[in-house]
Amino acid sequence: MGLAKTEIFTDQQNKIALFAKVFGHPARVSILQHLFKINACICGDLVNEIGLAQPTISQHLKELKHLGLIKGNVEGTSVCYCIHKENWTAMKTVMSEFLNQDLSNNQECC
Amino acid sequence: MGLAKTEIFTDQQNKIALFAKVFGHPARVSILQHLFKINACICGDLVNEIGLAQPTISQHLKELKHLGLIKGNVEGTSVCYCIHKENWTAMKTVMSEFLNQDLSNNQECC
DNA sequence: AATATTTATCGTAATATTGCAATATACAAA
DNA sequence: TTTGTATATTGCAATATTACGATAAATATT
Repeated sequence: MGLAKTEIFTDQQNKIALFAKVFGHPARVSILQHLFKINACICGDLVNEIGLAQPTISQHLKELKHLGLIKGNVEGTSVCYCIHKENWTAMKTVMSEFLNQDLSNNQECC
Repeated sequence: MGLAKTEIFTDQQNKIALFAKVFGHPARVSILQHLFKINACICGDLVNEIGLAQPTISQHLKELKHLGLIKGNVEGTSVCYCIHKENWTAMKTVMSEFLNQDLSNNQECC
């Protein structure tokens, strides 16, 4: 079906999956790493930096923006993007809770 | 195209994306949380616990196993699954490095 | 051996994702 | 106002993902 049955999962599980999904493409990982490194970035720079066409980058930026992980600011004809610090930190809390589940009680039976 | 251009990204970026992708579905998040909680789990229990059909769960388990995040052990007619501790820890290192990028120098210009 | 139980695989339908050419939009400069 | 520059949107083709019925495979039980 290609359609996840989100209604049978908790809000937390769906939230984790949504964040993870957006990190599930190397272009978006690359964009975010670049924004961290350069601090702020004009969209066009990303197109040059990453080897994908302009509409493709624009689409990936839209997804990152939609989840609130980045912000965009129009500067003349270009748009400056940067990490949304507050939302990034909130996302980290959710993901860390999932990734750092306690392994100490785990017997690794198999 | 539906096909990610992995060749233009670094191994690290592709690795992050692959891990994230597998967490990008709430069923797999749910399965992993259950394995952490119960420590080890018979496949059939997961089918009962999560509201998805047996072939669907089996498929999700296969993906998790393929990435090395879980192990499976045949016990008679059933199969016991559990977290692969070592690989989980290694995955955490990769993901943490990405998630915990330094925000302190970030001006949040936009 | 026949039957039951459990999990994996196959096949397939429905939907989602990725990438880009073409085009639209928005603003700046001449 | 026209031209140029930068980004967004649209439309579409190719591929991937999700879900599950049907069935196979593997082992236990009788």
